[in-house]
Amino acid sequence: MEYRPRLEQAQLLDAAWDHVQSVSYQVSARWLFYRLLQDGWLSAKSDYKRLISLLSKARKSFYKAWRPDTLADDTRAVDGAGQGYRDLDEWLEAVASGQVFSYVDRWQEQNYYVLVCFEAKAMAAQFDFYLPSWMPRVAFGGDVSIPAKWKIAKLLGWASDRYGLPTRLIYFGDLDPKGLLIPESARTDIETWLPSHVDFEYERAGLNEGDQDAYDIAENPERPGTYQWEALDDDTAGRLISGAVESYLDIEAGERCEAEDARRMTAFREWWTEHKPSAADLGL
DNA sequence: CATTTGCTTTCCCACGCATA
DNA sequence: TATGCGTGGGAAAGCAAATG
Repeated sequence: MEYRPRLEQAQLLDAAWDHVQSVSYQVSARWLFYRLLQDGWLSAKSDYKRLISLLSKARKSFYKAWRPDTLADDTRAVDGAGQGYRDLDEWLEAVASGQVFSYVDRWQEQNYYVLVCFEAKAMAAQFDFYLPSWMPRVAFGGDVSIPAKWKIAKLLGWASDRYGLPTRLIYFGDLDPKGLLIPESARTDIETWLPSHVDFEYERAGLNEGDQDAYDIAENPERPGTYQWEALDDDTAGRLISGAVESYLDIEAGERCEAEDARRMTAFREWWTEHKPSAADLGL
């Protein structure tokens, strides 16, 4: 099932690759389009969609040196939350490289590593409110980009190795054909790119068939028979989010970690104040 | 001046046609 | 004939132009 483009597409991809290599930062598909337009590889406006499909194909099939993270996606953030340090040594190493944000690793007392994903960016504030701050989350923004899916697979693989925990992806989105399709296509790629030893399961926590009656959700007037996540009242949304998350996470353990983190940081600060070396001690 | 509408970007899938 | 290619349709979001 190896991707073998025909001559013309292969040449186009090679030309695109040269442009990718020509700069020392990650470029977007759009940028590539204009470069190739300039070169005369493309002309019509409809060529844009053609190029996008081709670039998707190349990145997802690992054609030559193309990889899912070859092109940039600056609009979606994928990063771990709740990460900390195993011990003072590891922490001091991070201090040295200027990446410290906390000390105690929130995941050390959990039974699962959980990532929450949701369909629309418009939902972000609500999830920020109902999820513990130490939980990683990704707003898909419709169909999620290839680089974002790649980062998610990397994050889950990394977490699985570091914590030795089974990983779970909990998804929330609209109850309509597209809302069902978005996470399924994302899940397929993420599962494909996950190392085989990673214990991974996906759960769609809402909106699911039947929720519209269970929670008395108003129909989307623009498309009968479909239901928007935003139509949920705040209380119900909060219960759905918290309920799904609490079936995997020990929230109190997470809170204990947060408290412990604060305690250790305070203790360290006190110690540091007392033992702080002078600039002369450090030979500065 | 605020809201609505339209356009653009990026992704996916389905389908029919072309080709090595 | 299996695989590659191109098109059309659809969703979310951000921005700009049009509208009330």
